[in-house]
Amino acid sequence: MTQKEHSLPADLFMDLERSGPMPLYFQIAQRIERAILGGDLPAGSRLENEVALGERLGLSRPTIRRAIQELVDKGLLVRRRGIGTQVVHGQVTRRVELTSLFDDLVGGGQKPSTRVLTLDVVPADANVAEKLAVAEGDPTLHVRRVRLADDVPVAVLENWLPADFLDVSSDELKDHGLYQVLRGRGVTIRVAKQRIGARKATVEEAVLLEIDRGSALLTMDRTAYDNSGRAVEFGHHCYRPDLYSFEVTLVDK
Amino acid sequence: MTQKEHSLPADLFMDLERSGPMPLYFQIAQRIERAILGGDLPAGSRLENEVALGERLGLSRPTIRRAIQELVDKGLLVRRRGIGTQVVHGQVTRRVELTSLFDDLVGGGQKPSTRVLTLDVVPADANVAEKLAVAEGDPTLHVRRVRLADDVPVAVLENWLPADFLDVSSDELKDHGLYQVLRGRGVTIRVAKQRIGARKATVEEAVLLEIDRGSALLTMDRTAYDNSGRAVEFGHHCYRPDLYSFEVTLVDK
DNA sequence: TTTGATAACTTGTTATGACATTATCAGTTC
DNA sequence: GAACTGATAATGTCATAACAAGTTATCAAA
Repeated sequence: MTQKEHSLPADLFMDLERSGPMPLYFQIAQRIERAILGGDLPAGSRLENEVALGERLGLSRPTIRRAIQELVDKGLLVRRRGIGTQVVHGQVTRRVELTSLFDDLVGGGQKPSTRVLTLDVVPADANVAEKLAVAEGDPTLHVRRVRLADDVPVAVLENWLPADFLDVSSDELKDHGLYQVLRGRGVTIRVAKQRIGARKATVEEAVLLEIDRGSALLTMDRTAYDNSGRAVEFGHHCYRPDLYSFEVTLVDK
Repeated sequence: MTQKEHSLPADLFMDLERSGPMPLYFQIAQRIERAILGGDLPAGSRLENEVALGERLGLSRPTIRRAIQELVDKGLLVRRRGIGTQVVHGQVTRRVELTSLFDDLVGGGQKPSTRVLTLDVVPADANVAEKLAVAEGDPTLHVRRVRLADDVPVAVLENWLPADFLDVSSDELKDHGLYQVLRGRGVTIRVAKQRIGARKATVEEAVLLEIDRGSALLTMDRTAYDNSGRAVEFGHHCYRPDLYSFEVTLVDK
């Protein structure tokens, strides 16, 4: 069986902004993604080859390749040398972007809110010091919150921030996610390393999350780094597993 | 404060195989990664700029860029336009490759083994049919296993395979991981979509994993696709959270 | 009929060149 | 002294070109 080659509708690539700020490869990737999601490119179908696609759009091959690579990284396309590029089967799950829980909830159409439990300046213990790459005993901002979605508690969030952010206030955190606050201070999160696990809820956590004592919790430890590679946040989070889970798309390279 | 620029030792880039099968950009990436892990490139230090690096090594800029990009994707480096490329702080966690639990254990120096509980051909129910992109009622191979590491039970694995693999035998799965078996049949896994959650163990699972009844379990649902985009496996796995957790590195693009 | 070589096709790798965009910093001007 | 200006340096984007390597289909020969 030969896979049918689907040539993309020509009008899909009209109106490319060659002078705008949005890179060409990104515009191409967006349009192909739209074609996949919209069903114009059915699962398993073969994409037009890179060279032909480039000629048809008046673009160079590296630009086309870059666009396709974006979608390969997202898990939407698969490439094979000598064969071509095909659309991956299966319903598309959006890639886990580097977003906070707060942004996740907003994106999911829910109304997030926050209850700040404690907010103190504390000296870094050995673990926090190692994670934030500061000296043991250095002051850090320790904050403990409950995150609610549509007024239902979803997670208990415990975070430590390095000395630059000791002045973050409870008021700021009440109405915004932590990452929003950091962005407002010019911090751009670029890399985050997470460890996802599970354990039983403590009595206090069960009360806070309004679940039975001894229920299973989904946990995540995360260290986030800004665009200069400096650690700007370490957190230990506990989620209600019936209300939250993690999606990950892995691509073999 | 100006970040000190660390020029990589010249001998680090000796012996590049220009004719071997390993791409140049990959060799460069490997060597830079080794320099970071070995401490020759301390956290926060700035990397030599792309153009200079290319000239010094007698390589073109795209090759250098590709090498650096590999490490950016791994979360080891951070690039900023106008600034340069810096080493990310924090101990390096290896990226979650697209590996099976079996391979994970081997890589961690443990001795994995498998106990096959059941192995049957069953018609696909609605959920499995959707995940594997086959028709409801189509025959699938359903296998249920316990995975042990150094003879300690780590996880209960339940998987469904499409019709091409109905002849996979219990013997094969006894001594090899599922992905090993698939590889032996010429299947290359390229994309996997996972959802990670948590729940309480059932009585049966508690017995199989030798844990207390009602303990918390780490769960993962996964659909894996081969290099033509076809779904080749759907699985529901339960892990003992005291013995296993997931590491994920996210990079903002 | 089967096997082997060959051609056509497709992605993978690398080189060279140019210009755009952004951040830093020193100098200048008000 | 503060604010603006320009030079400088770095990564980001895009084009053109060539060759390598893997896959498939075709066709001829055994």
